[in-house]
Amino acid sequence: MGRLRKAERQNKLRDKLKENPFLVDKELAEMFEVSIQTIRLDRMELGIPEVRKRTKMVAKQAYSKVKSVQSGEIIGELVDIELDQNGLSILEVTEELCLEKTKIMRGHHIFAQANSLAVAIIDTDVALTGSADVRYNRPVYIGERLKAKARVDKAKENKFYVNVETKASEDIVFRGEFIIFSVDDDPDRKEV
Amino acid sequence: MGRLRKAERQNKLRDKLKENPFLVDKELAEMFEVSIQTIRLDRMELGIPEVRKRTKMVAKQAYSKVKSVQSGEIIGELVDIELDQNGLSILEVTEELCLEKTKIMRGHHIFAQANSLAVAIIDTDVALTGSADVRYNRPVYIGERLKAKARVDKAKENKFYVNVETKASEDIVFRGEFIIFSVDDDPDRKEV
DNA sequence: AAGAAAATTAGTACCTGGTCTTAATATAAG
DNA sequence: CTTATATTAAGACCAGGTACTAATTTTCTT
Repeated sequence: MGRLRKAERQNKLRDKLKENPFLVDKELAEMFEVSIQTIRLDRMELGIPEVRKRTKMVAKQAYSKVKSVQSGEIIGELVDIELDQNGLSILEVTEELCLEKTKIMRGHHIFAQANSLAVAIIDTDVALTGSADVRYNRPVYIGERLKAKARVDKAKENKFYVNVETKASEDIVFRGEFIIFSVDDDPDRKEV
Repeated sequence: MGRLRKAERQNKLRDKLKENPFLVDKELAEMFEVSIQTIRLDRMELGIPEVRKRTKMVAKQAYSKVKSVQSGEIIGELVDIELDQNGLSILEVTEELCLEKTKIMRGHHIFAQANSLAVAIIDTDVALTGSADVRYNRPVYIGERLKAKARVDKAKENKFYVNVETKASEDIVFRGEFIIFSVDDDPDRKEV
């Protein structure tokens, strides 16, 4: 890597750790061809904690993020629900939901919040999306707070027509009509 | 918690750590009212690593997951593209894209692949989804491989009509009509 | 109840990846 | 050359363990 002077090394150090927070001081020292103590001084000056704390931060953050953002059953936070009738979900627009360049939220995340809410309000073991018809009215930016309101308009056998309206402040930014199918494989539950 | 016998304690230990992998042996010892050595023996028998390794596993897993599933610019792998004309994207259906229970892929991920492909083929700095009309034809299961094909049907000024068809093996599982707007850093763009 | 087996607890040496502190050396700037 | 800045070194200490040995307690069996 060739030896760098302090300021430049510290910048690269910050970048390296952002890219890979699991590097230990020894590895960093070898990368930058300086002593381990220099790396520690650099971390101190930059306010970067040790590898175990960094790892823990990533883990904790990701743990809750993974839960709430993607692999949890709901995208966003379910704040109110009346099964088979309506529901409300709130989602903070964070950086990772946006296009890097413009800080505009990516459309499929807005869709995901609405879709998972539409699925969640159906009182059944398994609900699948059959179709969706959606409109995006204006871009949503990082830092905004999306309130998605879902309402079941019509239910016919295992077919639910769910309307979702998503607002940022007072603007309607998104509207969707979902058709959700309930697939109930629990024989003890009353057939709908 | 009241003292339990071995087998039961080990089960609860496993559950506790699944729920919260950040607990250290000392905390566990207090919870179960046994000595720290007992906890360590239990972990050994259950093949559960120490807290730092657990933390690291959570961090690494979540780190790559967050990267690949949500924050990358494209959902799926772009294998072919002709700007403003058509494109092909491939996505492996992995566990984290599915409902835990049924191993059926969640609808918004199918949407995300199609939507991000539709956006990607538009040759502009920023492309935003204006609307979408989509149909899901059959459930997609873990292990399948989704091929999404997008085609620009019509383009009018900054408005692109993009058709996406997603197949698993030879079945069409999803179809969508997207209207995408290109936004070429126009300072006159109406304020929001 | 006695004896064996299983489970639990105790204690010690050692490990990684640090922190915190003091001090010596190297390099650059005035 | 001298001072200031940067770098390296060295040592004591810490958390949260592993690995191992050994003692003690509880439980089961005969």
